[in-house]
Amino acid sequence: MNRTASIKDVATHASVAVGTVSNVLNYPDRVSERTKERVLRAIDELGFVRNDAARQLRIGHSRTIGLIVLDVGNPFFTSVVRSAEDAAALQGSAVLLGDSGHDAGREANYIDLFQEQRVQGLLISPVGDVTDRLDLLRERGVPTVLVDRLADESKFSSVAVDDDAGGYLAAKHLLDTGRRRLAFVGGPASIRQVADRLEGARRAVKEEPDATLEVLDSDGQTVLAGRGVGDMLVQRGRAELPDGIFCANDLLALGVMQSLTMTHTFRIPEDVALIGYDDIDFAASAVVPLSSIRQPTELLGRTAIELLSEEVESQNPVHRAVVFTPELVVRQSTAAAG
Amino acid sequence: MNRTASIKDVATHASVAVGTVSNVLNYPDRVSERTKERVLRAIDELGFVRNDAARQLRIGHSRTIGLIVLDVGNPFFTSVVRSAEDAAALQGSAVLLGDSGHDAGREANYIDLFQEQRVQGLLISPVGDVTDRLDLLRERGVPTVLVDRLADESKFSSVAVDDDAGGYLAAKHLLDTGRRRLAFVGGPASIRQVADRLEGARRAVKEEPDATLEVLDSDGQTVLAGRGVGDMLVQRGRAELPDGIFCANDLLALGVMQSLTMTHTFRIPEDVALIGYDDIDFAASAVVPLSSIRQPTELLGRTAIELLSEEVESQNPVHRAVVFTPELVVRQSTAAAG
DNA sequence: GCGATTTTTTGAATCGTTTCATTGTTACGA
DNA sequence: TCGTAACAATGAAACGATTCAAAAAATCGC
Repeated sequence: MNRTASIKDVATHASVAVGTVSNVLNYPDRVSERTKERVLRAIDELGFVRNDAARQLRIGHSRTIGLIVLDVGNPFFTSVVRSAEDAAALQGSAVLLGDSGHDAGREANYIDLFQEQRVQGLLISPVGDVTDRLDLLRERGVPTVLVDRLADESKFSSVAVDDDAGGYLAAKHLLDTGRRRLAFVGGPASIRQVADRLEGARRAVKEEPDATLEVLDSDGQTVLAGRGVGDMLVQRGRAELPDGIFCANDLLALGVMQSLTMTHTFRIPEDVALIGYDDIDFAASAVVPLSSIRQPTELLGRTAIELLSEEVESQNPVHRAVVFTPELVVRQSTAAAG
Repeated sequence: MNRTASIKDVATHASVAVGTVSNVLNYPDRVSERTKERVLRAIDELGFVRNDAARQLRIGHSRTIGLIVLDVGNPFFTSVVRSAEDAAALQGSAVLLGDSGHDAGREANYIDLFQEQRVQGLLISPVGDVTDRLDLLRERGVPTVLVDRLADESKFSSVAVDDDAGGYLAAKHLLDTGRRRLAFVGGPASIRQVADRLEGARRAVKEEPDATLEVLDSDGQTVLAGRGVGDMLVQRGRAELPDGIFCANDLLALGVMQSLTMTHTFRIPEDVALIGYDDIDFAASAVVPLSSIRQPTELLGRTAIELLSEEVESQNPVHRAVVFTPELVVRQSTAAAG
């Protein structure tokens, strides 16, 4: 009975042709003031809302961009998502968000869905090796930008953060404040991010002849894993203790901090300096505010959208791999030793 | 040049009629094994992907559900979103996610967008008073379910968690473990959630003649605000100190915990018990694992989708307001006093 | 007031599906 | 072999927007 009004209904109601209504919607200055007013009133009276499916069908493509992330709960991605949405909104597109949860199956589902929706393009932080799948997409005319993952530059554009540089930054900061016996705490070395951060730290330590770097393997990347490492350190004699600890992420660092401060055997930063990675909200409000490495997540999201737009617009696009440099955030946990 | 293949192309390539291809896609057993095979091969060879816009146009509605939350970064909503997505996927729908960020303008934009997309229905955690706006939607045939907000049951279905019950649960637990001088720490009383939790706590305290409840106003709901309250408490003499503290959320509680444990003047739970609300990930891995009240977020998301489906399916639906009861999670921070 | 020019308006064609009445085919019992 | 029922395949119409060539109306200069 109360089917939603179509453009035709509006046309009838305003005694005008359908083309005119369409013009009012899309090229307002092609139509005279008088009729525009009449049409707008009709739209209002009928509560007309444009049917995007019909528009899409005619236009040939949608005004949406697909975005698939590994975990929306992860603050890193949450921030990327938000900035991507904002950047997309600015250029009149909307973002369809998919959370793969590190699951290749869900990822594939979203890719299918987005393809059926004829998204303008795809932003993806892939689970595993999906280059084959993405190659297909590319051939079918769906441009894709990889997020937080480097890509074959002859095929895709990508945005990422330089983890090696971040690792260097963290270790260098510890060295600059006078620490010499450093330790790196990090989860399985198989994770690229972890490996790169360690590599960067190694590079910084090599620059100081008298500095050493010890690697402490953690069982995962959680607060609990950090506490495990911390407890182990507390067992050691004071002489054996590193005087600067760099953790592969903030959760680990917070765990280490808990262990060290709880027992009150060691003080941060006097006895040992501590720095994390990611600069999550909790870092600033830790018992001892935690120094950290901040990744430019807003920039990541925005740039990803921009790269995608480039690809959408040009016929044979030049792919670009944009790598951002993270930023050092100094707080109390690495204040100068005295 | 390499426009994506349409159903017509597939039909030609497989030497069948377009209707047959459609049948293969939608009613596979209406078509013989032989032709089905031919059509499927053609689909594969041409890399055909169904155009959802055209399908939608014909069908009259989409297979998507709009979901607008106040803040995707908030673990509460993150969890609701995820479970809603899962529940929707199970019934063959996809979720379009919008983050209003507590901004009425962005909220309105998303409502417009979703309406143009002809979503099957809308799940929304509204910013302010949008009942007028939602009324309009309802009249236009877009069923809506309110999330985390009670609604006029004659108009909308809704899912929410009983904050009063949660407050009662927390206070009762403190009382049950022998505490008598309770304190409630909470942000502006204008926030309904905060007010309700306090009300519930009051109810529990009234049941114990010799118990008292002090209300400590916090400046917001952050770790820092909690630390402010904690510092203030530390200043007091031991006799003046409450022996059980209930914080309106976990962040506040963690802040309070930092203050109390850092100075080492008071011990948790021996001198004072502490309980939070929300059971965020950090609660379990705090210095002293934090007792908390867990909200059944997965259930919320799932139920919201179910209520929406009911409305979509029936012509003149009965609206239901589903209220869930939160759950007590006991950890070390409220262990019996001794 | 007239022709030329510019501005507005018109409406049929189109996009790619699904639907469904119709036609074509096959199988089977008599 | 024929009639009938069951099953398969067909293809035109419809969904609601945009486009664009063509028609209509308004404006202008003289």
